[in-house]
Amino acid sequence: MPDGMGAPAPSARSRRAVRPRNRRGEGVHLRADILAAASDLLDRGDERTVSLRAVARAAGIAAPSIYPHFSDPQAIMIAVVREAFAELAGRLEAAVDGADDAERGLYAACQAYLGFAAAHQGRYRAMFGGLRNPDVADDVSRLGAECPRILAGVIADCVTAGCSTSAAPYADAVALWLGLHGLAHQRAVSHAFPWPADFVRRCVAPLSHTAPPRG
Amino acid sequence: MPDGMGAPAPSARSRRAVRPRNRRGEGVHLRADILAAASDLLDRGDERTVSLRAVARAAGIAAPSIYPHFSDPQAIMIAVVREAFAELAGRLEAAVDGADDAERGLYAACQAYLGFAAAHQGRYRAMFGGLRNPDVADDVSRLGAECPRILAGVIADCVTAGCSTSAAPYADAVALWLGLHGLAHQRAVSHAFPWPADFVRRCVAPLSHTAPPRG
DNA sequence: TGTACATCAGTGAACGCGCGTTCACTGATGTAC
DNA sequence: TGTACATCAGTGAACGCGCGTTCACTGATGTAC
Repeated sequence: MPDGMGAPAPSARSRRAVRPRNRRGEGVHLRADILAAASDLLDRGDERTVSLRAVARAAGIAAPSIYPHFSDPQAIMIAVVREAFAELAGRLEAAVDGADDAERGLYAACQAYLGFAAAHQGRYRAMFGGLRNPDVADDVSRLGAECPRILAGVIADCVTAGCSTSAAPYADAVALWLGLHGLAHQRAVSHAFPWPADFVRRCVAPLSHTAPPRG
Repeated sequence: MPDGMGAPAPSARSRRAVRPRNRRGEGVHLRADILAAASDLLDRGDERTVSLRAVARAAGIAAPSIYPHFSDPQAIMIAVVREAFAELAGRLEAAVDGADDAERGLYAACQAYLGFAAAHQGRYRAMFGGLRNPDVADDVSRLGAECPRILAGVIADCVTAGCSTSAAPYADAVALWLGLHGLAHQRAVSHAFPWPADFVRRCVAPLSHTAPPRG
């Protein structure tokens, strides 16, 4: 078998995936790759599986290469969570903006919320109630407060449109969000739970003071 | 300084707390001590801090002494969680049984639920949505289904007493429990969240179809 | 255009640590004779 | 009552592992002259 033949055999000779080195001046791109690898690991497993070394392996780099971008493993998790909060808020706003009327917007936002949580269970768990030190917990939970704000806006729209009787849209939005959160979180954790039919409308309608589900 | 003087100096010479050895035939008592130490560790920190060695240190024993009682660290966590579920169900039932009427029983049960979660935040997080392998997740979530069952009973009592208009007590109980869970979980995680006033009644009343809060 | 050099992007080896787990053991104590 | 022995409750030392972190380094590439 001749040697020095160009590309190495496709069989994985090293444990790490091969990753082309960034061009000079473009080293910052690695930061996004690290975040993507960490997010993916988180959704496939759980917070325990997201170690600095595991992220490096998933990103196809050596462990020390993380350090120019993140000071420690917790900094990676915080960045992942911030990014996820931004994406979730964007989806809620898009759902509201894309709906024909206020009530449809409310339901679309709730479905978008539950859809995000179902699609990114590990990230969802890390965003709300992940293992986290108290220094950053409050900071992160302020990001979480964006969700009830968006819901409060669409409940207020429902009131204006005459399809909700809410007297306190923000307070009702918090209650609604707590219900959504309870459901999303429980779904992300348990697949065996005996969900009754129509539980989404059953939560959303009374908490948003819109028309009750039929039957 | 004379040697062989009886009791050793009170200063901690070893890293471990001293624990008297059980008498012959009473070795099973250690199991309860291990569970208590693990529960305490869990409430003081989080699931990551509950390692086999940490539990052994907290219980004042050597690490290998765990093995006659639990096959691995996960078995300890499962036992802690089962015990916590039993305690929570007992508190809910006691709250319902101790109330003067059905509606007071409903609110007492909700408050007992939130009180348990607030008093045992680490255990609460581990019960619902802890990091856990899929083999046992379904088994544990079946234990969690006891909560909506108890709530369904007391909502049905409210219907009988004429103070709830619920047409489907179990389904409404699940929705109510999701709201309680969302609130309990979020409270166990974040101390900075901007809770509106009266949010408990604001969740409980609409979801249980009882009289709305005043104002 | 050629070349020396600084800088950039990332590596490989090594460290000390706490972990889960194993093994042979120790010393107290109940029991059979 | 005395004594040998089996058993029980628990220990201490050791192992290999993956972890986070550090260090000196390598090789490619853009830039100044």
